[in-house]
Amino acid sequence: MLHYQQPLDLTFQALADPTRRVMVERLSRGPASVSELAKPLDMSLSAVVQHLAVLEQSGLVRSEKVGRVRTCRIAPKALSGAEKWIAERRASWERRLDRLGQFLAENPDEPSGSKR
Amino acid sequence: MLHYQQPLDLTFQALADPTRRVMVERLSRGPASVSELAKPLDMSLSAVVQHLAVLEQSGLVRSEKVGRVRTCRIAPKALSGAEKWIAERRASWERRLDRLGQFLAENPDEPSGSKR
DNA sequence: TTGATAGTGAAGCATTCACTTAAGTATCAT
DNA sequence: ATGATACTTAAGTGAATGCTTCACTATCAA
Repeated sequence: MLHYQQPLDLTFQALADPTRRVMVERLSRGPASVSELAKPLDMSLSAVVQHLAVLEQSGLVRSEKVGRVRTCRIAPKALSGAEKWIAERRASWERRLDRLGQFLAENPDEPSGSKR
Repeated sequence: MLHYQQPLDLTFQALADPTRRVMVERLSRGPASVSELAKPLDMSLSAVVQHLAVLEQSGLVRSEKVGRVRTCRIAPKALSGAEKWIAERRASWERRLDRLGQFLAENPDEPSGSKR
């Protein structure tokens, strides 16, 4: 396919990794430094920084450096984008199921898998 | 890390690909055969079948074969799981921002970035 | 100034991903 | 029986991912 990477690609890709979800969970409770983010994670600081880069590129996280400490915080917008996409799909199939249910209620005879 | 793959891993990973999102969008409007799913996609049928396998493993899609045609439909549960995770994160930072806003409203003096 | 802290950057490596092509197997229509 | 349809399976390939280690640069504290 080789499209330009859409926001949703990056968002869902970022959320697909359990380490990154742990980081997002931590940040949704409040800002944290890179080291704080790394503390519960069983991997090198380098690896954490790389995950952080993925989160920043996806727009899920912003960060700024003051002195020698980089403070990270979530940027709610990207998360909302993903949530919205899912909600739209749900709306779509819920509408369809409603129509189907209504049809079946109005046409109670000859069910498709009719016995005997 | 090498964890056992959690449901959310598979769900977000599945949604990270634009081709698979197109397939999910199609299926949220109603069931479709593999060929129907493949029609708008610019790739081999094999590739589509592989994407379908990813969607099925993630639990986002179910399918059954009757005769020579495999009919696919979305399975709402996995999508709800992803939606729920996001909603929980949002709840978390919204609560925090509420507390912060309340604190600032109650302590209008000495703002942290105070001038002069 | 010396040392610890907090992070950065680059290279390397095994694995996974998103495809492709090619060769199959059922099923249905004639 | 023959051919077309609707997949299915396997093998291969190049690029992306998720790490590692090692070397490095700032910043702060004593």
